[in-house]
Amino acid sequence: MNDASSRSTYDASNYRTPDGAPSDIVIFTIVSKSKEQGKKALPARELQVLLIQRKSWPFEGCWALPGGFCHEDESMESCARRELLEETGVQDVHMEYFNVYSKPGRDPRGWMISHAFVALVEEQQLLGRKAADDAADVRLFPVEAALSMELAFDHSVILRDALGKVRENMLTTTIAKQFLPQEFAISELYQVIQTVVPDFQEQNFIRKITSTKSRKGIIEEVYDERGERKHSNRYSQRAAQLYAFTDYAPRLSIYS
Amino acid sequence: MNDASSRSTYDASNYRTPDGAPSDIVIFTIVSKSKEQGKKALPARELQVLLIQRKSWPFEGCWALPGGFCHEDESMESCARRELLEETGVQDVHMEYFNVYSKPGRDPRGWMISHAFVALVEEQQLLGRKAADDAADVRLFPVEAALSMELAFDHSVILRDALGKVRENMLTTTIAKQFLPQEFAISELYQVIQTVVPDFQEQNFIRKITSTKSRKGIIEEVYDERGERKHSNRYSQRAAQLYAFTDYAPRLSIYS
DNA sequence: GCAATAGTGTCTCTGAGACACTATGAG
DNA sequence: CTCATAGTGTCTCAGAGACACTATTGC
Repeated sequence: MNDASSRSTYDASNYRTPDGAPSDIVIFTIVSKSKEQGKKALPARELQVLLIQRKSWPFEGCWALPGGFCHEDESMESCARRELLEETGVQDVHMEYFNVYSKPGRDPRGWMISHAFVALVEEQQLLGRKAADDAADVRLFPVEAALSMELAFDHSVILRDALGKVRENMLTTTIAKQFLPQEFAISELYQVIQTVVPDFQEQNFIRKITSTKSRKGIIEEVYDERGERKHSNRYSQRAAQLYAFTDYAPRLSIYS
Repeated sequence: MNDASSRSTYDASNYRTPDGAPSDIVIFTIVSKSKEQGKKALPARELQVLLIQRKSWPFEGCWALPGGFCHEDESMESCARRELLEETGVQDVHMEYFNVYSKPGRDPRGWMISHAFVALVEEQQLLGRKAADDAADVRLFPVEAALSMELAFDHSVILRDALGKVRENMLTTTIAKQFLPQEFAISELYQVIQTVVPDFQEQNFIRKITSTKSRKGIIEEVYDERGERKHSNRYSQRAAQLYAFTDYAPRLSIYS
């Protein structure tokens, strides 16, 4: 039966339909692990992912990605945002759709076609929620740990794909801003990139990102009310110039 | 109701489920429009998209993207490949998933969550099929023309998104190879890129892509059996060096 | 002064960009 | 010879990469 004939005789009741269209959300955050309070130093940072522990069949007791079923009156994106809000209390965050997971048999409950999103959330936003909700079944895990766990459904695969996507986007887009305050020091930016993409290394990072003509425009120096360049010594003795992302998004090309 | 409680009481029959999970496939091809047969010149090329004309409700008579409903025993990707084969006779082509379309009301038949793929097909592969199938309801349209048509459902949006995706990928990945023979001249590659991304312009294209160290490895010269560099004068008086894509895929970064 | 991070000087080599030039070969 | 396309010479300037050096400031 080809498409034309199937459509010409279309009647929904003729067909087996999916049993649900869930969204699964991979929520990444970067947590700062400041070693000693007295010391003024860049805190060590770690990429973590939020997982929930399932309370019921299937995969009872297993850790899984948060998510939930799409309603008839919402789009997948709305669904994901709703679930994100319900499960973490977080809204207005960077979220993007990245893949569909539809392998037959991936969900014992039936024919479920799952839609995976990546959300990038500041640590702060999650901490508030986690304090309020003392259920032990939602927790942040270091990504490496989560990757080696056996998650429910095909969530290990989804997590791996999501991590790949975020690593790619970290280098090709300006999503680093999702993990940074509005105004930040170059060293913070560098550290965020390295936290997500461990093998990222640029020896002359400052120069490239500031004094380069081609790159110029991704970030810009921040000035205070008096027109002076704004500095901060949050993380260092010598105060560092603060920068902010601009709206400029360079267009990359392998053909340059 | 939050996710945990909904799962703890899970029963498929409690929920309204989607009425279908179709795939829609945006099939791009580049057609060569050789002006005069006598002349040895690069043929003009044009990016075209394959559309079908619907025979039945809804959107009867409207042009639409090919596609069809997913079966319970296949993944979305399999579904798209099956539909592509059924509707165009084409298989083993480059195809990638790029987005989900789930806005409520997008399909008058019900709650349909559609999954959009882009396929890149060589002109040849489509021509054979189109000759065999003389139904007047499948045709190639120049992209610009298709963009200004009123397509069925939200297919105009899908087409626009697909074009954006292909343009991005044309510059950031080596998908150009999907439109080229195994061995090709630099001018062909350049022309393919320009066909898909009209404002792409590199004055010293040859040098950049060949003699550059950083770029070195995307393509390589082709040698014949005797170890001589292979040339072709298909498109020019002076024979041009032939190249082939390698497996190398450079990693792009805005932080370089 | 020391420690710790911010930021610069300087040198070399490669590549981008521009543009004129030479090379090849069919008609 | 002419023409169209392939490909090179050459010059300038910007940027990468490396590494040592100076700057700032809390303690």
